[in-house]
Amino acid sequence: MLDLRFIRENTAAVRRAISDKQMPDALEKLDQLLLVDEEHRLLKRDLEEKQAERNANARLVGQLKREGADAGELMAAMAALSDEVKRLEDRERSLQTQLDALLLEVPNLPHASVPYGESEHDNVVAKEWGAKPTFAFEPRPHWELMTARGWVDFEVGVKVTGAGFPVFKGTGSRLVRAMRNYFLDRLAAAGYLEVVPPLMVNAASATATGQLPDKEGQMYEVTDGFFLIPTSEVPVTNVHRDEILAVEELPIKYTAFTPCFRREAGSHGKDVRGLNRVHQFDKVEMVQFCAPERSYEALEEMTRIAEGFLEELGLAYRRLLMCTGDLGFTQAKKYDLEVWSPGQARWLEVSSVSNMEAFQASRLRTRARPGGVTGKGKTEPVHTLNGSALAFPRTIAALVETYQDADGAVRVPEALREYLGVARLE
RNA sequence: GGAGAGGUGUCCGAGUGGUUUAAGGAGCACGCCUGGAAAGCGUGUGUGUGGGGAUACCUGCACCGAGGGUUCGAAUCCCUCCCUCUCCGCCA
Repeated sequence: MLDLRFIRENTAAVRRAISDKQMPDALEKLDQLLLVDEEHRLLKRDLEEKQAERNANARLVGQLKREGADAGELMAAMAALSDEVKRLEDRERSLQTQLDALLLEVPNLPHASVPYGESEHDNVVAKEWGAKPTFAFEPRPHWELMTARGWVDFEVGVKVTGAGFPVFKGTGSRLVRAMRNYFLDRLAAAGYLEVVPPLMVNAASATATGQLPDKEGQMYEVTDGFFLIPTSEVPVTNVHRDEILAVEELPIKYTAFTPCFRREAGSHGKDVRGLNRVHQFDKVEMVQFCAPERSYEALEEMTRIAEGFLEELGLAYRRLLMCTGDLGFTQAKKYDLEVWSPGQARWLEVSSVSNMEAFQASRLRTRARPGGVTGKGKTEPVHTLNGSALAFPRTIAALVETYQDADGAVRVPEALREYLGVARLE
């Protein structure tokens, strides 16, 4: 979240950012926040004054009693003050609760380099790589290719769970496993520490990374107050919640392979055909905690890593710089990578790399200082970033469509051969 | 799931209603000492938020797992929840 004092002192900039992000509801929250903040600050001064008086007198009572003197009169006089303190404390608590809730509703500011735009149509194509493949035959979409060979079974997924839960089988399943090892090996070599996080998180974690409040509808909520993770960003970023990191250890880089669960309510049509949009999918994620002055360097680095995978796999892609209107609530800057799907003649988003700056770190109460928790000096903010490298189903879709032969077999790009052990998926 | 014990600062650890502004120790930092170091001695050492002087200064308030309550006053008493440990049960 944004720092309350920052909001107070830069209200115009915050207002502007909210409207650039096309989040009108947040404007109302901001106005409420400023009102509550004003009342809260006034009340708190009054309260603290009375608390100080109460504390002093309570101490005096103790002293009188120790000396054997009669404290009855003072204690009686204290009752009224004490009631007043209690009343003010109740009010203060209520205002603090409101403040906390409202603060969670104010979105992050876009970075200065983010272009203005009202919607996804205004995103900027920052680069394109690779030639879209051409075919001597009509390329088929992945759902035809993969179901024909039994690599994925949508119908059995419907039976077992419901729509959007495809079942990978045989060669399809091995492809998933190969990609998992391929991505993780490369990321480990790039200095990312591999972790296997929980697939369910509590509300505190979901709040810290920004899924709550308001976006609970996008997650599956299970019993005991847990949520299935929509991305491993949530559990992995929360690893350092409530911690003071050592500046010397930054940047801290993690990678994780996990399934991701998304309700995707309201999606329909060609968007959800085949593997385009499913409720459960695998993804390898990168997460980074770094010094503020390095975070935009890190954003480029992480984006390059994700692009490197697509280049190694020989898949045509483009990088989009997201405009203000398509930035998420927590994000200051974001790149999306879209891979070309020849069988569908459209772009598919396979990666999203974002810099949250200090926004998540503030919700996480993660900060840094030389020497870490036992170190000296003031704590400093850290920046958090995350990015997919890559989302599996769409990458698989683009891969089989790109490398399909007329007979429906699929050539295996060089990078994956050592992991699959074959040059062609028959 | 049942029974019991327990959660105190970076760590260990005292503390069952009032000189605790959280004892003491360890660690860490700085200083003294030393040829240099160790030992020794001294000083300092949390987070958050507000006020004042506004670099390293002073000061209010809150925080002893979390949240409520009792009281003039709560780490200490009561309630709810979370977590850890031991034993039992169940179990991949």
